[in-house]
Amino acid sequence: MKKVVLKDIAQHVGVSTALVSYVLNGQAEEKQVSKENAEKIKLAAIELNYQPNQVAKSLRMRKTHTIGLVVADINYRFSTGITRAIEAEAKRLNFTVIFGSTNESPDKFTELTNVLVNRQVDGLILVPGENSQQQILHLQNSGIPFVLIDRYFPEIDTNYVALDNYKAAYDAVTYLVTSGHKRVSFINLKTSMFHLQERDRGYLDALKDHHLESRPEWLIHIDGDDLPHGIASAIQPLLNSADKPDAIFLATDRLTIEALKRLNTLGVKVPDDISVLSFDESDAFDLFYCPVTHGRQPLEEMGEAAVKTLINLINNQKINKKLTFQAGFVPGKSCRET
Amino acid sequence: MKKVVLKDIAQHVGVSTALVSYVLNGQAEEKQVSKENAEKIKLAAIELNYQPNQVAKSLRMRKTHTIGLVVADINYRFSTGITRAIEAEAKRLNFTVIFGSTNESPDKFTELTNVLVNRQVDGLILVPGENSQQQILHLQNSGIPFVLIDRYFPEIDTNYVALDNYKAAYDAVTYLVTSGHKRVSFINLKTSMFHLQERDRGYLDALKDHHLESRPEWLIHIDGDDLPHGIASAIQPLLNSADKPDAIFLATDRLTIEALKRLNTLGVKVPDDISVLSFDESDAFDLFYCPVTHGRQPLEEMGEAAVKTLINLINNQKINKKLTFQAGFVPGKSCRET
DNA sequence: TCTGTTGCTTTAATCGTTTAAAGAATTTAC
DNA sequence: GTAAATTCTTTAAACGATTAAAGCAACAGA
Repeated sequence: MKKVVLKDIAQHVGVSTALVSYVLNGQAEEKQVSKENAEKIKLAAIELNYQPNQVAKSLRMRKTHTIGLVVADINYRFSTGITRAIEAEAKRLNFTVIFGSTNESPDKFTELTNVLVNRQVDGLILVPGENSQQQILHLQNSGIPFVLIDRYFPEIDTNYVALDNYKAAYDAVTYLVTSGHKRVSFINLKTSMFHLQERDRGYLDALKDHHLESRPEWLIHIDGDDLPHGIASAIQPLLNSADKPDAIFLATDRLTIEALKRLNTLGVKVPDDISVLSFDESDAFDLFYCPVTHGRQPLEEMGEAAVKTLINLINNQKINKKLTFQAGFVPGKSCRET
Repeated sequence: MKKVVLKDIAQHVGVSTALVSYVLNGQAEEKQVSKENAEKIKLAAIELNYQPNQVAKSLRMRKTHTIGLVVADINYRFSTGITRAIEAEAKRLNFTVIFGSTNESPDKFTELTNVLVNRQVDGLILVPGENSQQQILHLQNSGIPFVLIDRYFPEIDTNYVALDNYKAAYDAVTYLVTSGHKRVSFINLKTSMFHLQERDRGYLDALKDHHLESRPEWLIHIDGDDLPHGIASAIQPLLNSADKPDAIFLATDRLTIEALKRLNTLGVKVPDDISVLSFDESDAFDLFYCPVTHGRQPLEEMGEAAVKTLINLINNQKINKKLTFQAGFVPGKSCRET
């Protein structure tokens, strides 16, 4: 069952490979191939079920029509959503996606991006983790087109597609405030990543602008490596304190899930005992006894924008795009109205 | 910032490309390259930061060291889990994964597998959907190595890695029976897929072997395209009937989630009013008020096995492997003990 | 001196495409 | 009738690697 190659068609029809190539690439007119030969070639291609070898094509064209996608962790809801969106848009534009997951390790990030570059991907869409600035700079230096998504480094001038984390957090807190909450706690991950720090800033600014008290012990940063323990030891003191918060705002979906589980086991009722607001959404919310109020990232739009930007970059050389999307908001019943 | 190619190193050192290739591929000894040249070449490769062009290599070697993965829907828990496992194992064996999602459409399945084959992947790992037998046969005919995972067609002789769905369902029902349940309903998807039909068979055989009543109206098949509606109109009659079932066994994670949501809105208490057992697990169970008893697929092992089988297939030509894994069981509190 | 061996290196074909450039056949122009 | 233009086709060089096979020195043995 030998593979049929261009030459086979040429021989079958009795012409040169050049003609075959012209015809099958739709340049029959342009290259003035005779109608007769064009017809014969097209028929032969179908008859022999010719499938062009993309590897050879890529080598010759120096374009693989492939984009590399590196996500921080395939298990995140964000990752599957954005992967799906990117894949769909890429397919629409006739690109293939190769992807990998770094599990938040900078070493794996470096390794993966290098592998993808060696595979001659035409460009990269990256969700960088902590301490990957070096590699970003290195990629920038190497000239390969890339777009950061979800996360970026304000000190490095790159193309990116991101959420307006500041405003999303600010608006979320404002929502809590206007629905009557006075003591709002924010639980975030302990991280140096800009996008999460922006959520802190949005929280703090909202409190300030609405003249609400802001206590250091209400802004909590927990270690992402052991969420159950982190959440447990964060929530206990909050609930025990004399004037405990009337709302908890959580910076990620996994934080919220962990917190809701914890509240469940402690027998704390949402929203009667305390309001809960989640920055991100999660499928798991479906089974919570009350609909969880949460923000929503426009994954489809972001994925689409990332692919479009990247492909422009691949084609046009120089563009500089820093796209910021606004989060949506899905009201539930997990925040008390007072 | 031109890319450094083999020739550049050759020129830099002042030797032919052959020598450079030998040295950089660890054949220095074998090909008796002089120590002196070998050293110079290695140094130059580092100095110039040479990165081999994998596309050229692939064309020449007729091996891309890439495997194509086609899943039914990237949003399934099964898909992300198996993807992660496959990716990890592939990386371990120095393979790259290109993947795509068919969203259960046979046309997309055909298209995707063809694209991957044209990209010269060395082999495929596939989760085929309904009505993809044709394409499976076609792939078989074309001689490309592939392994089915999760689902397969008993009438087609292929390599596969799958779960023992019959036994998993049988054992689950047996668990319900031995914990005192007498009227067990099974909700499955309406499908022609073998792996789901096996779950029916396991359910029915278990009932028979344990001398329990088996009513046609307790074995329910609902349309996967509109789960909420399907579940709603399936559960209502069950609960309303004179001697309603004391347990519901659900064939997939999404069915279980939908059912639990429905039971929530109906105010039916699990397990007091009715026991619930899920064939699959789901992250969403975390937030349900009681731990959901469920089966567990050994995704890591299955992914690993699929990759290993495929790579053997790629290297050794002919092997015939039909691997069946046993499901695990995670006891929760969603089934009454009586 | 010739032949053979050893040790090392280069040549050049190959993988399957694309595409300038050259070539051939036919028609048109004068 | 010949040159020029037109129409169609082929040739052959890329793309960047791998790798048989051939080549070249130097030296040994007869």
